[in-house]
Amino acid sequence: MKKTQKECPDTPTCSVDYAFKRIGGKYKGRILWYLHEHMILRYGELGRKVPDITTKMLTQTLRELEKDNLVDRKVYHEVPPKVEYSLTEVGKELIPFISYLKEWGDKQIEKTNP
Amino acid sequence: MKKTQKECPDTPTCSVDYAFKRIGGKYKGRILWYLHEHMILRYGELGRKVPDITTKMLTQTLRELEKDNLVDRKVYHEVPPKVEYSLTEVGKELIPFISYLKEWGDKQIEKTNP
DNA sequence: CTGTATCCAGGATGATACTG
DNA sequence: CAGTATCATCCTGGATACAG
Repeated sequence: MKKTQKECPDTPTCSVDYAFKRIGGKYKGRILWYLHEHMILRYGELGRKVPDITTKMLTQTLRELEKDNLVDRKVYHEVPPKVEYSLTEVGKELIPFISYLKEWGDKQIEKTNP
Repeated sequence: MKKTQKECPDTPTCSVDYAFKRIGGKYKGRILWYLHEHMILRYGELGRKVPDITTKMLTQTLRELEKDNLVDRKVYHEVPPKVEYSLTEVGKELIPFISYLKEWGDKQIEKTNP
């Protein structure tokens, strides 16, 4: 049942894996959701919205989302610097699904804490 | 920007986090999808469907899904033993979203490998 | 303000052996 | 067949300091 690790085996569920990797991780879901709610957020604003995230993880997560073409990064070359983040078109395609997931989560939480 | 870790801060996105934790992890997405495709699968069948998973991770993942009430476990007390896994009603509610995610993944993969 | 760079701890996962 | 147990390893994410 075991050989070596593969990045993405050619099974029918490969795309499930692919997608999960792109939105998995500790903060990606929330960041995408906040960007959906606010359209545009600056680096510091995002940091304040995600409780207790470190600058390291905030930057790292944003870089990954950017690399996967889910988030746009717009730099204003001013002093002090200003950077705005927003969803790309591809990123926006994920919103219906995150929305669905959020509703499901709400329902489950409600069931658990009556 | 940092105090201490909380399990689930009372923010509007709490439920996004909640949901992601329940379907995150390396194998949960695929296992839920396979159970959706086949309705009922035995332990060994699942193991064969998920490439390279170890018995440890298969058992552990199934136990978590069971605990979160996403998967049903039916034991037949025979020799040799037989255990069947299937989606619960709550688990089935996640299928539309995994389905959406899968289609999105397929599209992205297609774009990347033309 | 918007990050980078290190170093490190802890959790998640892997390898392997064994059992009812 | 369907697991459990143990030990090893990897890798995510946390703490902290510093920079343009």
